[in-house]
Amino acid sequence: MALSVATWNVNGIRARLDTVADWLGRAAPDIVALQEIKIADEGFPAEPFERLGYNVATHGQKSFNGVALLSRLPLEDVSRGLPGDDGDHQARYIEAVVSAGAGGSVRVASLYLPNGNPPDSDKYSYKLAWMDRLNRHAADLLALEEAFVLAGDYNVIPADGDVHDPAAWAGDALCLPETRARFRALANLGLRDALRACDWRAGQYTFWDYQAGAWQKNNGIRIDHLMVSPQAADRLNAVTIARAERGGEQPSDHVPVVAEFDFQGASR
DNA sequence: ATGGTAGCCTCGCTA
Repeated sequence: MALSVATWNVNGIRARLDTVADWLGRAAPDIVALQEIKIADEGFPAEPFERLGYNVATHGQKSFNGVALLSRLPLEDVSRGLPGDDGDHQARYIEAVVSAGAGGSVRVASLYLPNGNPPDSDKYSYKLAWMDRLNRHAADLLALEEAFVLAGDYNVIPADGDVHDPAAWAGDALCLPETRARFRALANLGLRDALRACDWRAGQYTFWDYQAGAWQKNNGIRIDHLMVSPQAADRLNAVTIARAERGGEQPSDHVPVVAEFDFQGASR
């Protein structure tokens, strides 16, 4: 069966409710990983999404961060928080198993990796530690030898082709060698950057700052990624960046990225 | 030219 998985940093689900519902109605993705919902679980407006046919699981907090999963198929075994640090209470990770009927199942996570700026602060050491934890968790998931997708706002610009002005961004927490090394380490475990599995063109951005006319000048960066296990990469058909959504009414500063899989037959 | 904008629900922080 065909299955589409989208990731979208919405920058506040309350402010973006109409924008997100409108896109879901048009694009009809099967599974959606949302980031920066900026609301506690009890305040999440689940009903508009349920009316559109989605099951909803959230891991939110007041004002900042917050992630969610929407799925047309049932969400099972939902787990909240990235393993590896019981003292970390920032809401940046949710994972669930989506049962795809006779086609098997696919595990999906929505993650919001720390921004890390400025690089000389404890925010950057938190980012690097968070990436180390993510890589350890990914290694644990790989041992299951199942199809899975780690989708989200990674706050990582993987390579210079993913930023409009590499020199200007070289010292940013999204670009620094220590950041990129950890992102490469995730790939070296065996995960595939879904877009790069399908398409190597430079300049395919997923974020344009609200400030300084970044969208009008196409001053973008690519930081929203779907990292997929080998079992999922084998089923990957196409990846689309919904670039037009940046130009709509009340846009997020990020646009959706959608990966399409074909899980025909049993998952290997 | 060290600006600019958006969300949250504050008198500033985060991005």
